[in-house]
Amino acid sequence: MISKDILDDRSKKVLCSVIESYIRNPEPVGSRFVARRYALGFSSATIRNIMADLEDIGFLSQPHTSAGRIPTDKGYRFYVDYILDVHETGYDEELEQFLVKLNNNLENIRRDFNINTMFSEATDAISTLTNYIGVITPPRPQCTTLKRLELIRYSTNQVVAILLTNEGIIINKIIYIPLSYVQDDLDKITDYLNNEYAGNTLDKVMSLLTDRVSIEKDQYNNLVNKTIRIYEEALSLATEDIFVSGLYDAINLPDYSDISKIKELSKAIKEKHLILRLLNEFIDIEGVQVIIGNENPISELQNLSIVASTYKDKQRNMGVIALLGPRRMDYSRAIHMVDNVAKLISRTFD
Amino acid sequence: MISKDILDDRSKKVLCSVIESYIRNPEPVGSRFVARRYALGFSSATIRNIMADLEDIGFLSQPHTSAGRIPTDKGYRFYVDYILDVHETGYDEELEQFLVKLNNNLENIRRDFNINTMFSEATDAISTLTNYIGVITPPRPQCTTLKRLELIRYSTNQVVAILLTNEGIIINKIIYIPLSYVQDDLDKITDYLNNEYAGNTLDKVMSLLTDRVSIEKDQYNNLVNKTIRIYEEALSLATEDIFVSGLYDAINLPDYSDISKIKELSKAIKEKHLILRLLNEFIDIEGVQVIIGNENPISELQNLSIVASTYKDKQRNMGVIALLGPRRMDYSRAIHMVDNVAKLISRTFD
DNA sequence: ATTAGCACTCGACCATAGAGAGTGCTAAAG
DNA sequence: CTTTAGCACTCTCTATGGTCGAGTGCTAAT
Repeated sequence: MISKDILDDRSKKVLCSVIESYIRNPEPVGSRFVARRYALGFSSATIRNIMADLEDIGFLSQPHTSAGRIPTDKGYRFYVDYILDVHETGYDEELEQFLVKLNNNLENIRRDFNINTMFSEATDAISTLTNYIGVITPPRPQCTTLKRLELIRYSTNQVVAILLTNEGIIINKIIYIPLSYVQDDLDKITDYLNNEYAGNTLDKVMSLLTDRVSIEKDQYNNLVNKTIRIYEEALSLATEDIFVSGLYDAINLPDYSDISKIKELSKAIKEKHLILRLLNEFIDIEGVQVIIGNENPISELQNLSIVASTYKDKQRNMGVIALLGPRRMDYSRAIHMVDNVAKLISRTFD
Repeated sequence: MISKDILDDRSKKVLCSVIESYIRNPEPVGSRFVARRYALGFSSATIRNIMADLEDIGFLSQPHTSAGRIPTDKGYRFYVDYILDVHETGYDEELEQFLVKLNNNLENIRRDFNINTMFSEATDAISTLTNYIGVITPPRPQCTTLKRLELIRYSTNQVVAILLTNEGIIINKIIYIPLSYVQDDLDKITDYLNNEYAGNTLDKVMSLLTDRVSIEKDQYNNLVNKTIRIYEEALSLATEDIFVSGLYDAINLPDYSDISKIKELSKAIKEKHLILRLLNEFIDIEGVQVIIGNENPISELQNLSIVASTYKDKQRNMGVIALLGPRRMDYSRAIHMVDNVAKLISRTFD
């Protein structure tokens, strides 16, 4: 966090002007342009001096001697801290309309209780509107409660496991069982396990099951043990996918007008585990978080900026929603977007 | 189909040389280059004359006066018919290795009987290797037999429907029921319906159900009718998704070195229903089919060439597997690939 | 402290020239 | 009659150089 007093008022204004101009239009910004366009009340020469100072302390840089200035990561950082601080809340007509529409949409989907569809709908929507990459992580196992697990016989050695949670997660998987069995036995065991564990978080169920297996080893027959293993296998599936969308939209940004940039971006977002790891760091932090370019601890993602927030049910933070974009991101807009969509999603969990 | 006798032997050789050179390297091909590189036994002047003839009958074209020639769609068509005819079977080490690997892979997946994973694995594999877009259509309802449909109570007004087919399709969906019910009733009805219909094709079940509803209208209670509706809803889901992958890979091709081309491509393959409609035309045709650029009846896809074949179980053609790429496609390689992968997939259905 | 003025720098743009690749045509050779 | 060597011609591509304009830093005046 850069102290906000490092700059006097004039410098702040100039810095913000440069950044906002550059965000609108990715061209180096000159002193003359700032003086005219933003009418700050000083001449271009004065602004020139201020800009030279801003370059000295590392907030701006020059692509070449006779070009204007562009923001550095440090400059963006100051700007973001500043707008997060003053809660700059410019009313955005388009954003409001979008939120109303998205809200209706999510509620309809929620009626059918399909959480996956809801998440992919939400990432699609935010990435279409912003041209940035939308990401949502699924509710973590601590926040997901078991409703029921059904096992349906598929063949002599195969069973279909279907996991239902109270949050609307439904997962199915065919699992191989190396012993033959009849459906009635399965039913008895699952009934028992369901009665025992329903209502607990997946996390809890998982640890209860491992305890049980280690204590009661060999006490039950093979099928029981195997069923518990199936339970565990199904539970572990519940929170593994991450919803990412918007690569197609990103090519609309001038920042990605070049094929090599697209390749880099597509490579970065293919690494879903990296993104998941990063976003999980945010899960216990309140409010919107911003990471700018090189601030990112994960080097593969250092050409991206990330704006993230959490969604929650009544008690606790469940998962993370984020926008990934170029450093030259419209942070103000992205922050509003993420903040509001996180709230919409949270609402569906009440 | 262009008569293969329209060209004398020399012309064929020249045409094939030009096309193969252009496929390898997307630069207009000159007469001198053909004479040297392909050592056909005539001088560049002779080849120049032949190429002029080939241009006259529309097999080659010139980007501008002093450039070499590039193939037209008609030229590609002749070439493709030619290699399909002579069964040009150049042994391709890389392809063979790939097929062995893919085969093991698919068999492992098949052990878990997860047909969706198998299809997406297969499209991923072929698009990674070729840099073209891999597509597979799911087995059509005429070729898919009902194993079982389970209905699990989710809440007072919601039920989770799980459809299993003998081919390994598993589909789940939450469905809203506008009346309250108890699980026991559901179980009775589904048991009855499953006994009645299991083993029939989805197609057949669908029509039996509609007959039944229209004949016995009002004869049963509300829940039965509603259950039948749920059955129908679940059945209709079984064959709607199409597996497409490889947009990421396509940007490695020089044909898509330009952003606008990428946009066009990604727009084209977003229209999955168009692709599905097109591929469904192939389903009753034996052998590998090729469509080149403007031959495509669907105008949105006229910048693509398509190589397609069918996969089948013992009795009949089930679905289609295809590669979509630029007109400048390596047809020989694509044909081998599609042909062989279709056979691999067919094998998993025996 | 601010600003007007000015010399300077550097990329963007444009026109021009020359090299190179490839053609079509003609005339000679087989 | 077919093939080929030779040649003039066409067109793209690249390099070059010159101009323009935007923007800077510095200095001197306000």
